[in-house]
Amino acid sequence: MADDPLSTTFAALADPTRRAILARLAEGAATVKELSAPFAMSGPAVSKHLRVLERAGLVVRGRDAQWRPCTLDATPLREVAEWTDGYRRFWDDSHRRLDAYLERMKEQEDDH
Amino acid sequence: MADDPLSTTFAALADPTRRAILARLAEGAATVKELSAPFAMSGPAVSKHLRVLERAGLVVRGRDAQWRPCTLDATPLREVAEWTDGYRRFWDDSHRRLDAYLERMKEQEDDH
DNA sequence: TCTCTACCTAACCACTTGGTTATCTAACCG
DNA sequence: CGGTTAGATAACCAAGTGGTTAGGTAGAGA
Repeated sequence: MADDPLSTTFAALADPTRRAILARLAEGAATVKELSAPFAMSGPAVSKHLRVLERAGLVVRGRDAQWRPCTLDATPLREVAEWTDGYRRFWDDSHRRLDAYLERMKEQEDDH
Repeated sequence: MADDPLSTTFAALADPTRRAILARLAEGAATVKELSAPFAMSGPAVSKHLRVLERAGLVVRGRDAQWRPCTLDATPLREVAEWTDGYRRFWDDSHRRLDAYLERMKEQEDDH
């Protein structure tokens, strides 16, 4: 995996377990134990997933006695949304119609 | 890497070379040779990247004599955009204000 | 037919990933 | 103090990734 921020974010999101963790954290902070609960997977495995999310800046781990409360930080997703938006015209029908319109305008220009 | 569609798409996007290929294809179809040109990397390496993009459904490879013209198919990005949008309220200020407003409304309800 | 070009597959390499179990630290609780 | 709980780390393993070189296939063209 490349180490530029966008690649790191995309790589972190390329796993259903990690996306489920983010979905859970969207409802509020949670401990590692609480996050592991839904998964048929050992503690260390979840811990590794959290580390990937943390390195991507999507999760922040605090500390409260023996608990490590995790919170969501969605700011890296903003870049993802912006990147994806650059391709919106390739699937969004309304944008496609605008493109076609601009294309016709351009052809008219060329006819002059 | 998990094999669900969204994970496959995210994994395909987690590489700057592959995103550069998509950016190039956004300007129109291109042969494998044309796509390799900007990269200091062997042909087979680019071919592998194309296979990853193809498996993710982001690129379609046709054939025209000895050329394999590649075209962009952005439909998998729609799911990416929709998934990401579910977290927009966590970084978008306008949404954050709307959330705060709805929260106040909810508290008023609770006071009744 | 002979050659060149475009592209693919195969085999190999170093490194990463996603999981495991076993072991360690740190904090609470009796 | 001793036991329990939350969690991290280490060591290991199978599989995947991103690159390489070497060699093969298919079509264009002299």
